[in-house]
Amino acid sequence: MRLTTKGRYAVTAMLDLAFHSEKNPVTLTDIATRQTISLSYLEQLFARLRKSGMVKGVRGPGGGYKLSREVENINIADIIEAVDEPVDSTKCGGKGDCQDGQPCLTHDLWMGLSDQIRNYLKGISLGDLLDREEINNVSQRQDKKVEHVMNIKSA
Amino acid sequence: MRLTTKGRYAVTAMLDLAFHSEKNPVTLTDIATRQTISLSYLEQLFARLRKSGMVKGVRGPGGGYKLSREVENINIADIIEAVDEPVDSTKCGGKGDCQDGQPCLTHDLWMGLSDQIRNYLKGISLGDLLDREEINNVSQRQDKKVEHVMNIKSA
DNA sequence: CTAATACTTGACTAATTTACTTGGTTTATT
DNA sequence: AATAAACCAAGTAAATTAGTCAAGTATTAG
Repeated sequence: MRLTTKGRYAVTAMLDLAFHSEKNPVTLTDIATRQTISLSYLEQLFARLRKSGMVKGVRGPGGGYKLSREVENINIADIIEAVDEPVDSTKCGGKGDCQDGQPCLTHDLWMGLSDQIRNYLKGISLGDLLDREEINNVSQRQDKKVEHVMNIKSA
Repeated sequence: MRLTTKGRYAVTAMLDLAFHSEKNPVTLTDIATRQTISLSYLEQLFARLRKSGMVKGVRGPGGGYKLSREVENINIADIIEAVDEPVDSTKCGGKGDCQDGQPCLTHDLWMGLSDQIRNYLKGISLGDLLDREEINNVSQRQDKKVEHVMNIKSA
């Protein structure tokens, strides 16, 4: 399990998607604009997310991307692993014959730790983040937007 | 908080150090040999670890590196952050003025998640890993070594 | 004191990954 | 048919990683 900006982009994009795809599919152009990620980079990320079955592409005008599962059933670990290259962190190909009788301390250690982090992130769903974000930040913004619209109407 | 091979190298090296520095300082050459990491790369990593005060270099013949705290008081998050470049994950420098009124969803989201992972890793000490490793893997090896010695003696 | 050992510093390099660009092709809606 | 979108492929610049090289400085055993 690695944790890089690439994974962050993916999680952010998925959160944006979850947040905006209540009814209609969301275009990558929209996500790109909102999250300031290049469109083609998003395309690459979503190609992987699609291959691992978390999103569905809808072609043609009015199309875009939809989540293929409920937000509660998409976890952060899956998103990150979908876009990450799997890394062989061993030097001996997992056979444990690296060195003079001290086989793969690296491997044993990091795999264990890595598993713990993975499990931890598996326990956090897109829905969890959505709730958290919604309450803490975005809802305030949306309230302001609504206010703004009401001001225009009443003016 | 990022999680890369660089951090893994650092954690592994620190664990190796913890494991071998009961009495005498451990040379980077030894760690490099045992863990198959290049010496000069280790030097770079340990320069950072020293600057953040987790290890102490002992010069001269018989010198090497020692932990400057008890293994219980060195946590994984600190090790990783010592060797990692700090990354500004925002595009607006943390001011929240990225985009058309949608300020830094990326930042809010990832910082929160990142903090959780950091806290999680802060809760795991070098001592914890040491115990775990010792019980799960190394002890078996040691047992075999003892067996081996006994076989030789009885032969 | 001096030689061996070991850390220090800095510059440099190859490989890899990241993030992005360009230029297409399909597909489905209007 | 025109358009808007996903989908695809190749290439690229910048950043990071991992490692190399070389010329130091500090320490201490002998």
